[in-house]
Amino acid sequence: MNTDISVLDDLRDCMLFSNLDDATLERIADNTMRVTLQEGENLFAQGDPAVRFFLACRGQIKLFSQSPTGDEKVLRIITPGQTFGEALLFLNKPRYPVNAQALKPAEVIGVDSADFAAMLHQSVDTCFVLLGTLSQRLHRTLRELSDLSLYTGTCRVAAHFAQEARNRDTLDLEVPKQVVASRLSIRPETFSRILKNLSNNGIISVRGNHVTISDRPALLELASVCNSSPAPIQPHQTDPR
Amino acid sequence: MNTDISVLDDLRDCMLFSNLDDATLERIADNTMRVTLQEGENLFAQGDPAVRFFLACRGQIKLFSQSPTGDEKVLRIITPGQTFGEALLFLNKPRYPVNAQALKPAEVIGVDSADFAAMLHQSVDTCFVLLGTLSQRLHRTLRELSDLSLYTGTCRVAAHFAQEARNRDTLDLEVPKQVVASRLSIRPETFSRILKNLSNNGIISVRGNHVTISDRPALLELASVCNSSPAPIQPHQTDPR
DNA sequence: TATTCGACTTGACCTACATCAAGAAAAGTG
DNA sequence: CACTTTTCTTGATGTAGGTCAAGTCGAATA
Repeated sequence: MNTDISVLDDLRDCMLFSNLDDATLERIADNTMRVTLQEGENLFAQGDPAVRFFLACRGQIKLFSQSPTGDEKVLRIITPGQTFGEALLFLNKPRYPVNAQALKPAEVIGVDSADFAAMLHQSVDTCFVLLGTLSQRLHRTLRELSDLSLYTGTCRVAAHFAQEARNRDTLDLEVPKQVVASRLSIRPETFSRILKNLSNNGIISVRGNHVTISDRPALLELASVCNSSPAPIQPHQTDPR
Repeated sequence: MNTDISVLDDLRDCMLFSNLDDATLERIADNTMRVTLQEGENLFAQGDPAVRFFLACRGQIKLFSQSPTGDEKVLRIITPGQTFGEALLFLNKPRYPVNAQALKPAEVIGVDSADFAAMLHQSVDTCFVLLGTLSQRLHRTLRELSDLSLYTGTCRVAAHFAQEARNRDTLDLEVPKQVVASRLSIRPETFSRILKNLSNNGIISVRGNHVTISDRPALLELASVCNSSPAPIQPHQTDPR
C-alpha cells in the first residue's frame, strides 16, 4: 500500500486527476509506483505489455519509434506534468507502440491501467479531460503528418521555432539538437545546415542551445508560405561586406 | 424536428451511438441533418467553424490537408459507418483542421456537437466507446508518422497492401490511385513506378484497380525490413527470356 | 463509333535531403 | 588541466523521389 503523501500531491497537480475526490484519488495512489530513471535509461520498449501508464514528475523522457535498422523517430518529448500511455487503456491487448527513454535523470509515477479504467467509469468529468487530451494530441499528430509531406525541412524548422517562441524573441532548445531534428524528421546534419542557413539570412541567431529570433516576419513567412527555401541551403555562404 | 425514422436506424448501427437508450437517441436524431454530396463536392473546408460532426452513410469522403501552393495530403478515407470530426467536440473554439470532399456520391448525417456533448455527460459507456475510437486513431496516426520518416515509399506501399489484403491474396483499390498515393505520401508518378517495380519483381500484379499478391513472403519481407528497394526503381526493366 | 476528358503511365531531368567521413566544440571525467 | 567522449558542424558525394512534359489508356459522353 502506497502511503507516500507526495504521490497524492503529484497526482492532484495533474489535470487528469484533478476532478477526482480524495477517496478515489487515494485508491489510485495505492496502486502506483514511483520510478526513478537515470539519463539514457529505458522505461519501456516498443512491444512491451502495457499494464500501466505514467505521469512525469521530473526530467525529460523521449518517446520514439525505431526501425529494424536502428533509425529512430522521436514522436514526443515528455515534460513534467504530462501523462503518457493513457491511450492504451482502451485497447484490448495493449502493448506500448513506442520506446520510452530518459533524456535526463527523470522520475515518473506509474499508474495501474485497469485500476484507473475502473475509476474512470465513476467520473464522467475525468473522461472529458482525457477526451480533450487525446483530441488535442490527435490533431497535433495529424498536423505533423501533413506538414511532413507538404513542407520542406526549413519550413518545419521555422514553424517549430515560431511556435516555440510564441511571443518572445528568444527560445532555448530544451533537448539536444539531434533530438529536435528527429522530432522534425530531419537528420542532424541537415538540421545543422538549416540553422546555419537561417542564421546567414539574418532570420535567427544560434549560440549553443540558445536561439534568438532576429527577423520574426521573415520567420513567419517561411513557416507559412515556404515550399522551397528562400535562399537554398548553400555550403559556406560568407557574409559579403 | 427530425422525425425521419431512417436517421435513427443509421445512428443505431454505429458503435458510437449503440449504447444510448431510445429516448436519448431520439433527442439527438432531432437535431441531425442529412446531407447528400455529389462526387467532388465539399462538405467542409479547413478552418470552417465546427459546430457538428458527421456519420457517413454512403459513398466515400476524403479528409485532406492542403498547402498554400495547393498540394494535398490525404489523411483519411471515410467509409460508411465511420464518424469524423468528433474529436473537435473537446476543443474550445473548434474549427475543422482538414478539408472534406466526396470521392463519390455520398450521404452523411450531421450531428450537433454541443447537443451530443451534453448527451455524452449522461453516458460513460459512450465516453468509453469514443475514447477507444480516438485512441486507435491516434495510434494509427503516430504509426503513419514514424513510418513516413523511417521507411521508403516502396516499403510503405508493401506494408499497405499487406495490411489491406490481410488474409486474402487479392485486393481492390477502393479509391483512385492518386488518392492512395497521397495517403501514403507518395506522388502519383512515383506510386506508378513502385507498382511497376513490384510487378516486374513478381511480387504483385496489377490490372486496373485490382491487385493480386503473387509472392506474399517477399511482400512481407519488403514491408518489414525494407529501407532501400530490393531492386531499385528502374525504368523499363524488360522480362529477360 | 468517334470524341473528349480525366486518370494513369513513362521518360528525362532535377533537387532536397541523406550518407559518409573528417573535424571542431562542448561536456564530462580523472 | 589534460583526456576522453559525445555532440555538433562542415564538406563531398550519392540517391530517393519530386517535377515537367508527353504520351496512353479507359470510361463517359455525344
